[in-house]
Amino acid sequence: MDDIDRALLAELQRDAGQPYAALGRAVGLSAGSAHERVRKLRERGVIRRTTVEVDPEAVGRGVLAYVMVQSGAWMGGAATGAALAAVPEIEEAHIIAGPASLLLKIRAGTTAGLQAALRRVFEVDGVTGTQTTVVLETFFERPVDPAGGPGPAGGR
Amino acid sequence: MDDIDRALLAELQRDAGQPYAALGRAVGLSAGSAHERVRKLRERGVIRRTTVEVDPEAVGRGVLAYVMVQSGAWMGGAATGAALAAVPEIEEAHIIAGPASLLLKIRAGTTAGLQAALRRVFEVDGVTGTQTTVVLETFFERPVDPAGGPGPAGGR
DNA sequence: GGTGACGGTGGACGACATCGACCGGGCGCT
DNA sequence: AGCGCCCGGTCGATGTCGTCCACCGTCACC
Repeated sequence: MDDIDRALLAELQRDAGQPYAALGRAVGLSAGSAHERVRKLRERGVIRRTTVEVDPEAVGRGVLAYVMVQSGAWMGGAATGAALAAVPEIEEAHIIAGPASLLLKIRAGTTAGLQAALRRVFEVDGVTGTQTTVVLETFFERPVDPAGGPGPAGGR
Repeated sequence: MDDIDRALLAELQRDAGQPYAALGRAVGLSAGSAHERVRKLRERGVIRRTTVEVDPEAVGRGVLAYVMVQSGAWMGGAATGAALAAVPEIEEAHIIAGPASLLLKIRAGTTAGLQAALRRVFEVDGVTGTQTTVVLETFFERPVDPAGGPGPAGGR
């Protein structure tokens, strides 16, 4: 995990479809070496998968909201995760520190759809309340910055 | 934007690297047709880009937090967006309805790094306060569900 | 009922990923 | 300090895949 790996990650985040020759050129390596590096990044799990970024608006998911969930029981079990995963509108689910137990990111088509998703959240065992924050406008949503955090931290 | 397009999007989100022949098989089309559909989805902007999902832990971004930002002025201007985008730890920035003005998603390497990022947020014009929620554990983070929202809504 | 346009199929060509052999530098061992 | 091993990079060859084109069927609109 050196600077070249980080540059490769940045390039791949920008465009994962470009040929390995171009990738190599961008980081000062041959196509073969670039390929080998990327293979190892995948193997180590640094690259989880190559995917496609979809416009939420275009697939009828134009309403974005964050929901704080209060609960009367410990919600860290796998059952809770599975119950939340079963709601397709929920894009992220986190256990948080603070007065609430859970933080959800929900994308629905309309406010009515948002309401329906919230109803399903209430049906999850242990949930006692929710507090919803609706997003009016998004400045940006971007991938993880691969340019290291503290020092040469992170992977192995 | 029919069911086949949605199936294509789901397949591409799962693995954008698979050959078009496999893609076509998955949705009951020939490789050429699948290619043409995907090309149009890109052209219409439904597919924004093909990218790579990076493990945040592996690149030294193991600390995740959400930050509500209070402000003394309207923060919807492009200048605010640019100032926030200049902080690499900020992964998302939204304008929200409610007592706070902004919601940020921040990924740092350590709690010290989180503190440093918060300091930079405070230096943005108009910011008067922050309220940070630290994530303890993430159940899941997944891509947008392309299986439509309300009805046949969304794109054109 | 005719006609035009759109979407799908199959095949041909060229580009690209993928693999192997060779080479150079760095490090540890003796 | 010399020697040999190992990791990583370059170059070249082969097979696969993306990409384009011409043909055909279908549907909708006149």
